[in-house]
Amino acid sequence: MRTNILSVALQLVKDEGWQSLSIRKIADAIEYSVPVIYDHFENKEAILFELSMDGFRLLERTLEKNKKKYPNPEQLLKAHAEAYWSFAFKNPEYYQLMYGLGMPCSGTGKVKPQLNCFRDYIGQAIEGIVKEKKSTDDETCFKIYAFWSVLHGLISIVMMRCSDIDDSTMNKKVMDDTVEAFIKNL
Amino acid sequence: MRTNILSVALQLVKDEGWQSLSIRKIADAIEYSVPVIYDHFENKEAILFELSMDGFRLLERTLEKNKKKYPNPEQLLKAHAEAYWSFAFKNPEYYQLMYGLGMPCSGTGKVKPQLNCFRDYIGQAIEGIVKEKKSTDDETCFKIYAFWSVLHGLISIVMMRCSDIDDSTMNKKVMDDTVEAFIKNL
DNA sequence: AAAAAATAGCTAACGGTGTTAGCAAAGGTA
DNA sequence: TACCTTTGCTAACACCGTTAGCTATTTTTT
Repeated sequence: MRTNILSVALQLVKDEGWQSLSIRKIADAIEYSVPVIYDHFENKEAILFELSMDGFRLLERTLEKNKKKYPNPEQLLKAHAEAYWSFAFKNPEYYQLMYGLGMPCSGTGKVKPQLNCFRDYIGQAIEGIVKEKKSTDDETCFKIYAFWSVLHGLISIVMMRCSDIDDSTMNKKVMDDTVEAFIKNL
Repeated sequence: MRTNILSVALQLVKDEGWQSLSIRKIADAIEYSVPVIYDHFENKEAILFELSMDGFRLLERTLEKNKKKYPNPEQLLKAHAEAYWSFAFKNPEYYQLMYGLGMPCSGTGKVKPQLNCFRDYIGQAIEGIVKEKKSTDDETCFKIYAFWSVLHGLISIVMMRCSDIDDSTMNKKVMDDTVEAFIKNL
């Protein structure tokens, strides 16, 4: 039942967007009355929270695979960036929910730890790259945030249709180039 | 009246956030009944749209000043970045509305031209810097988006409390450093 | 088997939202 | 005086998240 509610909610979001997701629509879709939902979730936010957790888990699974596949930190970082990008555009509903794009933020505090999930993964890779170089901790920390920022920023801009580059492979190329340049200057 | 509605709405948002802004609260605040609002605005979205336009105008005014003040494109770019950053954190309500951070997107299409406002300003500065160097148009375009992305991404991350750097001057320093490094490698 | 308790599910409501139809009073114009 | 436009209102509609309280049904206990 719980699982059913979550998967139906996700499907509704994929079909009609976060804006139009409502408890009543979920109830209709699972063919139960409204209060049944509240037997399994405290409120709507709890449903959104759970879904966003699914999103973080989905992303993390790929990052974890990368970590095993790429011992070279530079290749690892590229793979992480690629994974982040393609996660965002293969699962825009998840990405929007997880990072509050164009929708009311879900967990406001509760999700906080998970929000740093990606930062931690790229942090590790970047630390691997800068290890031999003489960088202070602050510098490294800054670079991690800069790297995350450019990825998240670009994804946000493209996803919100701020970019007037229509071609999605072109947008991907912007990312690839930027990531390339960033790594070169680490 | 129209102006009054807008300013009251903005004040409500500053006090209680976008989430809790409602037509009825606006009506209460201006001490008129609800339908009066609809004599001046087609719907709630039209109010949000107008407010976001105010935001874009406010930002653009500073960028325009920068353009007159800094003939040197490198200094201009830095000033633009600084202006964008401080606009975002002095007017978080505006920034959230304009770029759909943690709230339903307002104009979804109607605002589109304005969304590129900042990109155009930094684009001009970056073109000024890159002019002497031999860069293709594509490369320049990519750099513009990369620069905008890192700024928007960092602002989003900090504003959504994804960053665990609490100190706001520290966050600012991340931006300054990143901008500095970016310009150096243009 | 009968009584009690727990469970599953529902209807109907409360207070909130955006939005609109339709009415009443006031003021200006012929 | 009669008409028309403006200004503002009340009251409703359909939707939202949420909850109180009621039926059945099933399980457990006596």
